[in-house]
Amino acid sequence: MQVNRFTFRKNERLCRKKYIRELFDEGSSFFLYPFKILYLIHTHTDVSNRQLLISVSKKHHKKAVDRNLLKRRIREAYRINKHILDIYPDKNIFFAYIYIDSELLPFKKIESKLKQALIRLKDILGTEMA
RNA sequence: CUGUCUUAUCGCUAUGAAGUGAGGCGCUUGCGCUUCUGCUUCAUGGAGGAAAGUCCGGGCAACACAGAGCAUCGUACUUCCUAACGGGAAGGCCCUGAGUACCCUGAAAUAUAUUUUUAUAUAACUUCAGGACUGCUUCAGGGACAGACAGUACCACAGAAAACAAACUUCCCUGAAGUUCUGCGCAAGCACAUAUUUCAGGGUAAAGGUGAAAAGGUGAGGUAAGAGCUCACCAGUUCCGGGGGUGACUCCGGAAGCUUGGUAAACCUUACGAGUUGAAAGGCCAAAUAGGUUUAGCUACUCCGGUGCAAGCCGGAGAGAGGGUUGCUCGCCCAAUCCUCCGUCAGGAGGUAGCUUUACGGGUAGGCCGAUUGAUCGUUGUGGCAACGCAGCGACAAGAUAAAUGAUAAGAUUCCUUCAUUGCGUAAGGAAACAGAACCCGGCUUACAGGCCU
Repeated sequence: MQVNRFTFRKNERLCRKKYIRELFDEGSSFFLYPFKILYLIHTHTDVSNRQLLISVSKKHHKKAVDRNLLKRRIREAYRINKHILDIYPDKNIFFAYIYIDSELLPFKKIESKLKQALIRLKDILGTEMA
């Protein structure tokens, strides 16, 4: 039995420029306030199966301190709730959370919204399987 | 100057140690090396005073570099500090304020003289208020503080005028004309003087009160009226001599012409300085694929027909290294098949082309170095007024890279609000600033809750 460990290491982050470009050029997207979510189901075998990118716009948040805080909250929320996608362990997906609100939302609210978004992604993966 | 703290759970990142999984290589066949910046556990470290703005200066790196001039940009009192600076320290000069000394005006009180008194005059001192100029200060604050007689340009409003000193108003003199007063005369008129008006010529820059700024100031002489026109004192400029100081500069004495508005942060002049680009610099390793160079191998053959004297050309059939088509077989499809020389006509050699293969180089993805031990920090001694230097001892203090240093919960601390209270206290709620390293240092500037010190 696999134990759910709440980690978020380097190989779970989307770092390669090539794949980031691929995600932004070819990926699908939906809005779930306060996020815009981009996702792309891919067949690359040289990276781990799920990779995530988090982005907070400089346009809405001028101060680096604010951007860091939001990114930390989103990362933390994903880390705690990422096991939602574990029912499809062999599907490869890149996805990006782009924070589009200009307010600094508290952790509780970010977490609940991010959970909804993950459930929706899970449904999308399910329909792809079928 | 300082820049909230504690605990628990779950995480991130760097380094070290131990264990372990998978792949590869080597052989001694169960060990070593290496890759996946794999996984697990343990230990230790993990944002700032400004990490910010990116405004100066330097280190470092690549490229460039004979010399001189011009242009451009920057800097601008002196000496010192420093790797360097547009930074800092000490000092010079100037400005402003404060205090103080001297001077003037007014008031009060006091004394003396005159006077019946009121009052008036004089005197020094005291107090209060106001004003101007100059000097002084172990006082406070400020100064982009070279040059405005090299040149050009500009100076709003107000004011007569804003920079060659001239026009205007006023003042003064001379002349002409008129009016008036007086005298003479019957009258017309004439004469003299005063005052005044107009015109012409001349003198003057003293007066004009506006302004941020008005052509040295005060007094006396002088003059028709005036003027540095002359004189005394004061201020200022330039030059000379002497003293002090490393120097900016300053003190003393003398002479000259008697005097020069401001803006250089408008252009400009002078002196000094500056090669360009920034870590996305620069260096190294390097998968797959497609080019380039290269090693070795295989293949480039046979027949028929037409035409031509012939070399050859055209057409057809087979063969064909090898490749494609689902892992294999069959089948199917694609496919270079050319030139020169020697020749005993069997063939051989070379080139070229195709395919396979060996190695090399450039180089993309990606990775590593650069990159955190340094103009470092702490402390003691010592030199210096100080900035800072020197010596000894000790310490190692983030190193990420789509970018770590966090999230949640509970509590403490401080502050604010509300209720209650004489007050202490207690209860509830809220807040805890400015702000996030990105190659590294030295500065500057800006932001900042609360607390502490002067």
